[in-house]
Amino acid sequence: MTKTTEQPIIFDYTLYRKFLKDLYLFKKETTPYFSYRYFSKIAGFTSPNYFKLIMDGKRNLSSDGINKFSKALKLNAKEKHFFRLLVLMNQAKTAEEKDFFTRQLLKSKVYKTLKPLTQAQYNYYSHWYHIPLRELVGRSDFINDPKWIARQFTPKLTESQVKEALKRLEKLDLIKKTKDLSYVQTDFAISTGESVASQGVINYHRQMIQMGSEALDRFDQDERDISSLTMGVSKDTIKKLKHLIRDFRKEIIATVNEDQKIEEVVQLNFQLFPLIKSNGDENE
DNA sequence: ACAGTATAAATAGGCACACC
DNA sequence: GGTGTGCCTATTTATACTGT
Repeated sequence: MTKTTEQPIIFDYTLYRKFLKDLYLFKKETTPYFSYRYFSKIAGFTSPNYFKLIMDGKRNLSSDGINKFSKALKLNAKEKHFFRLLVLMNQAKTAEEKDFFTRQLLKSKVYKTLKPLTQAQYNYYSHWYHIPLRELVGRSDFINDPKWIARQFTPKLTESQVKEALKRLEKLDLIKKTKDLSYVQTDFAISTGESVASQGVINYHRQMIQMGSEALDRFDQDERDISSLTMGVSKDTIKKLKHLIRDFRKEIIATVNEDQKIEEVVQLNFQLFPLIKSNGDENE
């Protein structure tokens, strides 16, 4: 019989609980005496199901817990360091914290050498101008001149930002060079499944919301359309609103796809968030 | 009897607040 | 300003239950 599962490698993961789950399945298959109880014993936990609690996300790993796990899983120094960052990143409470540890992870040699694409994806989303730049490339009057490109954006970009961004887009196969040394869009769609890259998505949204706020000053009323609603709603209605937004977004995309020529690149943000949460705890 | 799961109980740590 | 208290949450330990 050949083994159906391979030894999971920590560097392949962005979610440490997923890593533990796969590792458990692997151990279970290859090591007959391995069990939750056995693991707790060698790791120094007295609770027999501790591994599972962590694995299922019922508990978080403490700093001490990370050490115990590392030792019991026989991680080497590099793996241990990576594992620690992964745990801290996954368990981070605030967005800033999460972003901090994501950066730390991307700094590690593993990502520099083994996974340069993940880093490029993170950077792609982390700077707001990559996505509109790709749209600009699709415009009929696009000129491959960093100076010209930099001028098209509001706020203006620097030439070096443009050069960097073009390189990044090319690396990610989102645009490609043409014979006459210009660029065209590709059909390639970036996947945002990985949490390292999706941390970049959060950065992107934050920047775009920020840009929306700045647009109030930057553009005249006839160039923009900004409105907002404040409403009291039930949980059920929130679900309905989300559906409505999704349908609306689909309609927008369909309309835009019918467009024959691109003259401007604009941003449309959708935001729905609570102002006052339901009374789970009682405040006056 | 043992592995896995669920739950209760005990403990530790963090935070706001008041008091000195 | 510093310190102590109570409360809340998270972590850890202990125990009970289920199924093979």
